[in-house]
This record gives sequence, C-alpha cells and structure tokens, in this order.
Amino acid sequence: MLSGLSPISESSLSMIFAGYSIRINPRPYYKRTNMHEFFLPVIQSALRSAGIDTDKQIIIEQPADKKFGDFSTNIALLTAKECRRNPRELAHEIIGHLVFPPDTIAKIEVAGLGFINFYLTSLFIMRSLRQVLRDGDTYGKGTVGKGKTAIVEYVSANPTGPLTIGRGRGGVLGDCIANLIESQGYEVTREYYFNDAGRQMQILGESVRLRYQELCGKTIEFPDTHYQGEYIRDIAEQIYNEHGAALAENDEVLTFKNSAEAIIFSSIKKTLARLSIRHDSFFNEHTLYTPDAAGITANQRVIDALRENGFIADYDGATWFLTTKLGQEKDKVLVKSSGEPSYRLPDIGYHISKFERKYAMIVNVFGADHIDEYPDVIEALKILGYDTGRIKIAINQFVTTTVDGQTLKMSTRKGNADLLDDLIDDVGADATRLFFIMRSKDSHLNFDVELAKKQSKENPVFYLQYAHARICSLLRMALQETGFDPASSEDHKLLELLTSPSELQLGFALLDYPDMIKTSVRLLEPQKMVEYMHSVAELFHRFYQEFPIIKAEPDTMKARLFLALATRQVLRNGFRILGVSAPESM
RNA sequence: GCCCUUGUAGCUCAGUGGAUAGAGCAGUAGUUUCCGAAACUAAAGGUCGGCAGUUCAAGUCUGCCCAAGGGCACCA
Repeated sequence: MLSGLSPISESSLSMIFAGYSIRINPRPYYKRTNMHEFFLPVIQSALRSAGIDTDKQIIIEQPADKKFGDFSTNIALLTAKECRRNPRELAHEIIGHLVFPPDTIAKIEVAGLGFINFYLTSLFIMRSLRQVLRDGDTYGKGTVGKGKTAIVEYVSANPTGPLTIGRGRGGVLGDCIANLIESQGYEVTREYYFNDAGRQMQILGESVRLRYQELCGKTIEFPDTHYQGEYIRDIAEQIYNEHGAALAENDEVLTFKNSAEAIIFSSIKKTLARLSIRHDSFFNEHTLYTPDAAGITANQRVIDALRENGFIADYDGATWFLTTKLGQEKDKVLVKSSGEPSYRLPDIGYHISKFERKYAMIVNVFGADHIDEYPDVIEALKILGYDTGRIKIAINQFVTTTVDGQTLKMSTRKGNADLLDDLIDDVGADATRLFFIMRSKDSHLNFDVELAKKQSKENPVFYLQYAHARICSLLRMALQETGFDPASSEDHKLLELLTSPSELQLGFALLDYPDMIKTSVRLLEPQKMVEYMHSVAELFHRFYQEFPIIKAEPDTMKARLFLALATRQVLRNGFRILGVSAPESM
C-alpha cells in the first residue's frame, strides 16, 4: 500500500528543511571540513570512471546557503574547459559515477552553472555524533604531528620593563598557536628569547641607579633617553629598602642592572602566569656571544659561514651582510664598528640553534614592529642551506584600547604605555585572552575595555561561557529530576531520533570541529576557533529555546541530552585550546 | 620616498576564486504559567575605499591611486 514511499527515517535534510520555513544560515565559519576526507575519494574515483584526468584541486566546501546543500564541489566548473564540455552536462555525468556508502547521502543535484551539491542524511549526521561522545576530551585532536617536534617562540620581551598590552596580544596569540599545534600531535616547546646584556639593559641599570641615588637624597639629572616609567622608582625603592643608602656612592651599574632584571623578569613571568602563559624554555641571546669549546662564538660562526658564501664585506669599520646582492636597497650591519653585533646577527644564530635542535616546525610569533626583521634572517638561513620552509611567521598587528568610547593610542616608551597587568585587573584573564584573539591577527585590534567588563550578552566571552554553563546546569537538572546521565550511558543510537533542522544544524556543526582546528593550525589563526565556537553556542541556544529537553518523552530526552553533552564537549575542548575557562555555572 | 598590515552595514568585525556579501552590538518589532531571558525570533540596514585588468566566475587575484596603523638605525 505504501510501497512507493521511501521510509521516513531516510528523509533527506532538504526534505526536512522544505517542511519548515525557518531560515537556517549560521555564520560561514568554514569552507572545507573534515568531511573532505569522506567526499574526496568518492569524487576522485568518479572522475576516473568518467575518464576525466585533471590536476585541478578538488574543493569540497560548505555553501553559505543551506539551500545549496550541506556540501558542494565546483569540480565540473573547473574542468569543463579542459574537457571542452558544458559544465552542467559534465556535472551530471560525474554524478552518474559517484558511489557513496549507504544511508549517508540523501540527495545529489546539479545546480547553478554546474555545481554539484550534496545533502547528507540526518541518520549520517546523528550517527557520526557518537564519535564526539566516544572521543571526549580528545575529540578534535589530529595526528599529523605525531612523533614530530615543534618550537613556538613568543613574548620574548627583554626584561627592561613590565609587559604592555601590545605584548599581551602576542603572548596570548603565541600560547593559542602552541596549543593548536600541540592538538595535532606535535611535541611543542614554548620558548622565550631574551637578551639581558645589551645596551638597553645598561640604560635600565643606569636608570635604576639614578632613581636610587635620588632616594638617597642626591640631586640627579635624569636623561630623556632613560626609562621614565614609575616602575623604575619602585625597583629603586626595593633596593633602598634592602640596602639603605649603602650603595649611594656606587657608580657601578651592574648591581642595579642585576637587581632590576631579576625583579622585572619575575614580574613578567607573574603577569604571564595570570594569563596561563608558560614557557618551557628561556633562551638567552647572550649564549650566542659566548665562545664554545673551540673558542669560537656562534655569532662568529655565522659571519664565517656567510663570508664563505660571499655575502659578507667589511667597510666603514663595520661588518655587513650583503643584502644588496639579494635585491635589497641597502646592506645590513651585522657587526657594528664598536665591535658589538647588531641584533640581526644573533637572530640568525638563534634560528640556526632551532634547526640544530631539529624542530620539524619552527613558529615565530611577534608584533608588527618587528616586521622588517625576519626577511633578512630567512635569507641568511637560505644561504646557509637551511630548510626555511619549516619556519612559519605569525605577526600580530597592534592594539588600541577604547575606554568610554575614547581610543587611547599605545605608546611603548615614556612610561605611559598601558600595562597588561592593569588590563587583567580590569577585565579578568578570560576576557583578556579572548579579546586578544577574537579578531584576526592581521587586524588592528580595538580592545573595548568597557565591553570586556560587561557581564551581559553583548560581551562575547559571556556568550560563549554562558552556553557552557547552561549545558552544565541542564545536565545537573536532568540527573536530579530523571536520574539520567548521558555521560555514563552508551545508548547513543537514540540520537537517530533527532531529525529537526535545529538539531541537525547543531550536530552538523559539532562534526566540523576537527577540521576547524586543522584550518586554525594551517593559518596559525585562533580567531577561527572563536568564530566557530560562537556559532556552536548560537546553534545550541536556538535548539535549547525551541525544544523541551527534560520534559520531552524519555527516549527523545535522552537523545537531546546526548546532543547537549556533545555540544558541551566541543565547547570545552575549544576553551582548552583558547585558554579560556569553561565555567560550570555563572 | 620604500616595505608590511588594514579599508566590507551606524559601531566592532567574519568572508579559504564560486551561487542572492554575512555575524555581533546599537536601533526597531516581538517571545517568559515551561529545563538558566546572561537566551531566542523577525524585519531593517551595503556604490565590499576608488579606477583599470586577469577569469566562465573577483569582496577575494594583479596593477595604479586614496586613506588609517606600523616599520624603514652601526636600537631590539
């Protein structure tokens, strides 16, 4: 009697969507997905059967508009020309050769100029969600880095003063990048490169000495070129409290420099710790100035090696890296006429050390003010035969802060720079971290301090954390009222009961998490994660708003609790990478 | 003068050569006898800085111009 009808459980997303007038159009937070691995071999094999031989890359993307399917490929458009075929006709032929596993694809169609659009079955989506529940905390982890090591260098501020807000952005960015890379199986070293021996440190010591002498009652003249910040007085006071005026006649800077360095470094580490930023390794630039067993410094070895390759010349009393031979306008000084290396030389040596330590991936995170620094280093490394393809550079643009709608410009010198500690005091660690990475690193960040302090939906930190807390509350309530705990149940098959658009949309988004991370890793861009998590939170709230969960009939209730649990898992895993706390209640 | 980044809705920003350019906030109109309304829904809001070019297809790639931020030291 009903023999002509397909079973309802096989109903396609498109059919379901057609029955609702809801427009579901979440942010296009991704294009390629982990489903790439599902589609790619099928399409490749279809192209082979169709006799299409192309070197064009097969792109599987999620159309911005769901009416064009869950996934889509433009391969017919790309290859039509070389096949001398009409793209739509070609698309139809390719479709004829596509073979998918049963119960996965509900509909395939040719649309537009020759796109092939795929619609997944709800069954496929909901079945796949079991993986989220099964993998738990490891859901989303990748394996490409297994057995490989990576080094991420970030912060790297010399201990001349407290960390500024600008440094904070780089610090958080670096930390998130390290987390991202680690999530793909790499063994990651987080390194901080610093120099406590240069001219700036001398000036620091001198600045402290003068302030100290001032405290001892001496009349001093404090030069403009010295560090003006209030913290110099604080350090001087600490020394004074410890030694009294005993060092008042001491013109030797070293004591002051050493004390200042110790105090400042410890304060920097303290500030970083407040943001959960930790380093495994501190690399002192000065080791490159220290002769090795053969009595030669790393710096000297760099000069010698470059000279052997014909890229060194001595003139005007200095030693130059002949970057004009590489098409640049000017040569660059490696050793000043004073005999001291310029910063470029140890930078090259430092990077050689990263190669010598055999890192498969070398990531440098630094601010836009160092933008001119790395090309010379890369060129030098190339000349010396290193595989510079392993080096990835992440440069973050600067931060301006907005308070009460007024934009404050960052000024690093003269002691009026915004201090990172003050910001954390003001808005808290979670908001500080999230705000630093919620914009693309290439984008000049406008940090709205008032917004970050708001405990309301306008504040994206709270929007994300609220979704997590809400799920926790829901699960607590469910356990209390019904005794059901989805975390300790294996009845995941019940998920297949869920077929409504908002449930499927949410489930679909959760499945995309692993590839979202891969995209973030590839681009060294944690901002993608924030965008994605916002979308997950939004889809959850919509789902939550639309359906009763605890009050639904028992099997449906269980299914929805599984979905909620999977959502919480994805949010939690994402929060871990971003270094933002996942509160159980707020 | 040269180099890097940015320019997309009133504001803050997504947008990986594809289909009618999207969010959040603000503003407008709604949604609570019901699991957390810190939420949700809807309508509205655009010469994608400008001009050329490449492409079947350009916010996206190329060139030039304009504007903002940063960098152009024998400072780091």
